Amino acid sequence: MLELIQTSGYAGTGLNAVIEHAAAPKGSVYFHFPDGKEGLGVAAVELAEAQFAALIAEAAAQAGSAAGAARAAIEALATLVGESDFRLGCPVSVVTLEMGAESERLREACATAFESWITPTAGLLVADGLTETEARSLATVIVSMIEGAVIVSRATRSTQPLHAAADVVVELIEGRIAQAGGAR
Amino acid sequence: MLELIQTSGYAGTGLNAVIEHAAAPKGSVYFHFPDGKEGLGVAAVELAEAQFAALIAEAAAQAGSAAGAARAAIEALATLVGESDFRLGCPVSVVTLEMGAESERLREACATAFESWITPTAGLLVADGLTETEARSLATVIVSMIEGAVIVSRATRSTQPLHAAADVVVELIEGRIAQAGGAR
DNA sequence: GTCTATACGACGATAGAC
DNA sequence: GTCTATCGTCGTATAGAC
Repeated sequence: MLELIQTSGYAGTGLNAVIEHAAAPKGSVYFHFPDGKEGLGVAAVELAEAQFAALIAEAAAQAGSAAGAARAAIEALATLVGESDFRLGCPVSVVTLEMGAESERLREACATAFESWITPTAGLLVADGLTETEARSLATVIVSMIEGAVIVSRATRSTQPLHAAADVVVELIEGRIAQAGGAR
Repeated sequence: MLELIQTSGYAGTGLNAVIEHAAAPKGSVYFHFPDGKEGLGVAAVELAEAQFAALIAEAAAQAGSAAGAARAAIEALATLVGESDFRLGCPVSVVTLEMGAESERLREACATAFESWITPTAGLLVADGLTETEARSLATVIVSMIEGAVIVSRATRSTQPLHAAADVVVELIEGRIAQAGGAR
């Protein structure tokens, strides 16, 4: 379902299409997800949350610095979006926009997903010398920027917005770290 | 339709609901929009494009500087999102995510909308001393950031992401202008 | 131009056999 | 646990009266 949400949205993805795409047992959906589509949607959001959190953790482990990790993660995302011919994006954004006003459960799942990307990002920034509040605010902005850049990239069918975002994120992080260092 | 898209998404908004919400003549939809829902969707995106372009122009006229205009526009957006109890957002984002991979017409309409927000923003930045390419890239990032911040704000039910974005946008603009001035 | 009525399909969800 | 069959609802779109 995670894959279909990215191309067709939540409302536009029928359970029918999901079971076909997954080549899954048809009748078992309501056994594993007694709440039906909403439960499945929550699970999809949680899966996306875990996948992107893993990408962040991987980038952080390889890069060392927060700026390097951010660039690596965004470039990986740009490759993903471009190689899918701009058909893939962030499923959490879609669900937030479509269902945030209608299903409290789905909205909460999306909020949790964003938090679970913001928190480790802020952690990297703290490790590089920023205060907790500075780091959290900047991490929120970074996640917002990435989400927005994915959307604009998909609309314009160009990875330029994502690359521009990567540059700005690196610049922002390094600028803040320099400030924090200078104030020591 | 513009209003319903923001709360229920494109696929989740039935033509039935549209005509009821608009208290419009039921049978006349297919007279004014022979292409049906897709044509109506394009019109809705174009309306959103014009509305937000007007908000940018208004902020630019009142503020004078690019940084001031950006802050004013983002704060206005934050008020809008908050006062709607986080039910309203950017309809262009939703349509991009839901239909970008399925309808070329709608995707193009969304791309045009983003362009028509990026271009005047870049114009303000050029007026403040940036080069065309610098300005265009930064304007793209600013629009991306705003789109993303709206989404994260809605998910977390807090205007903090939007306010943080406003701060960073102002900082970015002023930093770039200082650089451009210093290089003179 | 605008209305009512309706065709036709897809949707989410359930029942009951196995 | 998984399958098939099916219910009721709502979706988009059209036809034809006025």
